[in-house]
Amino acid sequence: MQVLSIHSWPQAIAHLDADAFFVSCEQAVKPELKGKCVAVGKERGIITALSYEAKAKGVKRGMFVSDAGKICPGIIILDSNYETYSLFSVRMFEILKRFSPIIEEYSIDEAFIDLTGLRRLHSGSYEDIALKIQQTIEKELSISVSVGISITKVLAKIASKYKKPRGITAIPGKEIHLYLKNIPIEDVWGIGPNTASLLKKFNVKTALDFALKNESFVKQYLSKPYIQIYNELKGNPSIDFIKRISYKSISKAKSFYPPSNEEKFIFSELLKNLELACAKARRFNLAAKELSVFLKTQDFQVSGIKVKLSSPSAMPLMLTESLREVFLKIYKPGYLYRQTGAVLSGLTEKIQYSLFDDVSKIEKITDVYNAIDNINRRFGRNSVHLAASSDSYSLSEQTTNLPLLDIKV
DNA sequence: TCTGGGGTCCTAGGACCC
DNA sequence: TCTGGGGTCCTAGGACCC
Repeated sequence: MQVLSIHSWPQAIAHLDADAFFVSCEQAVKPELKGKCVAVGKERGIITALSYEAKAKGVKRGMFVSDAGKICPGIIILDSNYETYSLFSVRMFEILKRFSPIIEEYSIDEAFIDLTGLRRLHSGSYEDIALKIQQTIEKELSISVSVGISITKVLAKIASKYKKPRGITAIPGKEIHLYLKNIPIEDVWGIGPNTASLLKKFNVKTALDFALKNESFVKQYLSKPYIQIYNELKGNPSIDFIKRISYKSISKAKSFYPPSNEEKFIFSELLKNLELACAKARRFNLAAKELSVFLKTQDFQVSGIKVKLSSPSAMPLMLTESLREVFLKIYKPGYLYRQTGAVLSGLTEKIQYSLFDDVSKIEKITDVYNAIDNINRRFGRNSVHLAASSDSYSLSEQTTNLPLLDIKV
């Protein structure tokens, strides 16, 4: 058998993947749900995530809630609660930071952790460290996770998926080939259906087949991301850790049913998306320099367009005119549309306005207040207070502390 | 995956310049 | 009508991920 790496641990990268994360969070909050068939996604009518018990009964992601009930009588289906999941996510990453300063928050429920050289600090093997991480999370958050450890990110991904839930799998350099031979090529992180079907034409069916190809073959047929994956499968680190500072874009899209060809309705859907995207941008104190818009027809054809904004903004009122213009460029009367979307990009940190600054800034503050009025008009008197968490909202107490606006007077 | 929503990165090719 | 090379910047669209 070919040995792909001559060292066992030239470096140690862990990949952590929470088990059925959304459902685990629900069960952590409501312990009486533990061990039961539970799913979330009720608000959409589609199963978004499900417990292992429900999986065992044949329920699948993407299934209609009604069908899930037939396959698995008694299944408990809850509304998704992203605020809660985000809180669990933040706390989980905080735990990881106790174990290594170098972590990559890959998604809400996944992270990479660089453990290289930390064995003595944690007085144990890399597997021992993984076990400690797993136990700490389980103890403090009451959710279970699986951890994979290997010498590259791609291999660590394979390792974390190898045994789930509550798994710990280590793939040392010398044993890579033993694991890769059972992994179908399309299951490798970063290899999608297009690349998989290309590779299969050259008899590459497993991750091992790919790792054993000549470099010249890979360079001839594939582009940079796949060359990186190839190298990582062979045990050579090629994908750096990414420090995600902030969003590069913020988008909101929503489908509607039945499809519509009414201009007024479609535009109002689009405007709604823009407002939601702006609200999110403001929450993260960001303003957009670019706005793009897309429409999806009934038969899934997408047309979109991007415009530069005269000044960075996250205020729907200031963007409505641009939105209208752009919309009219891509909207074709008579076509049936099923979805609209708005994307804010070219995001920059919003300036903190001060009343003692120059005139142009004061004008911007005026715009801010205009925007508030606009939102209130559209959604009702107190909509702008939605961002404030207190139930009994008192204007005098909160005026200086609107999270939505962050204006310090 | 008969198709939900929110993201990131890469590349080919056009525009423009010397 | 013929006819260079080379560089940079930008964009749309593809592919992939959770």
